[in-house]
Amino acid sequence: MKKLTIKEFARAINMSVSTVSKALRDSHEISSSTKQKVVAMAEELQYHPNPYASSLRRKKSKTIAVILPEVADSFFSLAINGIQAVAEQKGYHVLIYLSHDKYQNEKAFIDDCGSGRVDGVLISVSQETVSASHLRQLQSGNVPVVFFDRSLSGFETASVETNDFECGYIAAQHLLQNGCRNISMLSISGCLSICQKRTDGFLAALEEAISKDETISGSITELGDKHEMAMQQIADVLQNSNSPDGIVASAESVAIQVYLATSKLGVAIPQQLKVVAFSTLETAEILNPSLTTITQPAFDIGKTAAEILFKAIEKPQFTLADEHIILPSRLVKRQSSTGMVFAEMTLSM
Amino acid sequence: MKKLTIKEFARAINMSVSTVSKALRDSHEISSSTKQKVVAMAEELQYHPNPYASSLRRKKSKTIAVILPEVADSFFSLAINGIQAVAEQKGYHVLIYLSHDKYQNEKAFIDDCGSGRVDGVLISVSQETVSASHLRQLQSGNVPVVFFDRSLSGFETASVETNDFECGYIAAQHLLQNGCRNISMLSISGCLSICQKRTDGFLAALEEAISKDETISGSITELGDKHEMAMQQIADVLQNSNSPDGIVASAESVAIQVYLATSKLGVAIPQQLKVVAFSTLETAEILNPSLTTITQPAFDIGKTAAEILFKAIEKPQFTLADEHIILPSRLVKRQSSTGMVFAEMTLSM
DNA sequence: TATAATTACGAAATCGGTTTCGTAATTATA
DNA sequence: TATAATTACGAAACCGATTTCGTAATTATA
Repeated sequence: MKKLTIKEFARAINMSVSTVSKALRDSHEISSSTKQKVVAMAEELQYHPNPYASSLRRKKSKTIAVILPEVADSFFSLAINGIQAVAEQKGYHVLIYLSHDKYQNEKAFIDDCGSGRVDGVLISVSQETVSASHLRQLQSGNVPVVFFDRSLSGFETASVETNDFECGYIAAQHLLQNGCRNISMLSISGCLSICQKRTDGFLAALEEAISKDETISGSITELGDKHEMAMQQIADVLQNSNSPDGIVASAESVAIQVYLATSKLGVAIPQQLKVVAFSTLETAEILNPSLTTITQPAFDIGKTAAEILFKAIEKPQFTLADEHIILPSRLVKRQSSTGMVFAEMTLSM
Repeated sequence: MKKLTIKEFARAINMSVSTVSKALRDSHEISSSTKQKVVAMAEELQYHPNPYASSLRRKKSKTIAVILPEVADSFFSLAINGIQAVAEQKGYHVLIYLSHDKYQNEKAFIDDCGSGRVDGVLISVSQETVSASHLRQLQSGNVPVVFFDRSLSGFETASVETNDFECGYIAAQHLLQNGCRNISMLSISGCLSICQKRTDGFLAALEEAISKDETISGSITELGDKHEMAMQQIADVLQNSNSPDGIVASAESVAIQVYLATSKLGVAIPQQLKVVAFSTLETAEILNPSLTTITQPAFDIGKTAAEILFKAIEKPQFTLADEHIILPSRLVKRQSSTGMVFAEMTLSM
């Protein structure tokens, strides 16, 4: 079966091209009886309007772009689900671009998005991104942009994030309350706003604690991009002469590496080292030992960001810069930081 | 800055529209000096050709669709990475659709893909999908389709899968070799070809074992769609009068549920129950206890499927039906099935 | 009943590129 | 030097829909 154009289809059902087009778009100019006929015949003859011809004429693509660093991370997987749920309900299509945390990739995608390919962009910026010039370009082309999770200061648009500072604070405080005296933050990159905030929160709690008890100490380590390098850095921290008795892992990948490192080095969690991780890992509960997490509302972050984006798409005068949503994460206490071994766990070991 | 059309841009640089178009597409009709000028000015004036006008005329969308059940699963996350890597290198865009394992969703996406929106489709079919009529429609519209991971019998096109039958066999055999006498397969859906094959392999190993030793037994349970229902079914299996001493979990989600259930019920892995799971879980190594997995080459499955799809897109006479790639999974033995507790693990506990 | 307003539809312009085809200028061949 | 071939570019048709605008038929108002 060859593809039908509107012209061929109109001829086949003995109507004019414009009547068909209007009928399918539910125009008030067409009587309902004619509409029904057209819709029925379109179904029967399998006529699907060419979306690009339509996009060209209407200057709407019914498509949004999602630009994010990776999709391997469970956070981003969940966020995509949230975005997709909203897009699907709105009848929009979703293009996915992975920057792999490289600015050049991100810029190339953004530039392409300025061509009219998409009606809006959701972005979680790469680790390398410091300037917002590529985004400004988009904005001046009237393509709305919404940040989710990782935003960029110095660029005014909507953002949906979690309470990173507060959570950094809570994580540190939690470790201290559970008896840690020397806590360390393992962060993935200083450039990222979220890591900076988490670190700032961590520091705030640490300083507060030190002001009350001078025997408490702490440190911050920024891990390299490369997997092996990060692994080595973690090992160094753990084997240091004043190695920490508590660690805050600023990302899921860091937490996994810490677990692997402690296992290799024979450091016992939680006896020798307590761990809290920023993570949405589904398996946190069943890790060895179960992992205390700061769990982000990943799905809702994606969903909310998409909802805001659609508001801007549907109402061009909508001022994105006013929307700054904070969806709180929550601390889920488990064995890795509390040392508590639950009854049923004991039985099973 | 308003969006530039090719007409405006051509006038601005004092050339004809066709010269500009040809220059940007690197036509042999245009001298290299003119090309350079045009490209430089396009960069300077930020002229981006409208992709939809181009698609309309050229009848190419430079876009592929990926239709899959979920992206929460780590298998699909990795597969998307593989697909994206190939697409990006080819200069293609990737539309993602999540069927949530519902046939109706899948069909709606596929129907839309037949409109010329995409040049090709990669699909991992939903659990509910039994008929291939929606795919046939696509095929007759000359949109190439490639299955990855989950395929559909009765529809002739390329597929990239893993050795499911063999792995089902290996998983069962591994449990038996490690002393299990009553093994159970927990499968997510009988309709799925991959689960069927895994189950068939499991059965083959089981029957072979029984023929040598009649005291060996086994069973198969098909879990419901709903999370709570599956959880209850797993609990039932574990509390049954002749509950198994070995379990093969046919999917990542099942493995997680088994771990949670055993923890609740106080069943000790691996002492009372040995577990093998089909999974690409990054955290398998650090679970409590570490999980023996049949690990699929998820990234490569996505990558290979995309490569085959592009062959068909670039060469329409390419016969997809001849391509049936099997990328083997491998058994990664860990504590959950062997009972071995490694030295460093002991230290850390 | 005559006129105005409304309804239902069709012809043609349009969206922004690409491509065919024609032509002037240049280079190669006889 | 005359003719053929090649090169470099421009005018206009075209892709397949949408939308404006015009018109005939119908209904409402005076």
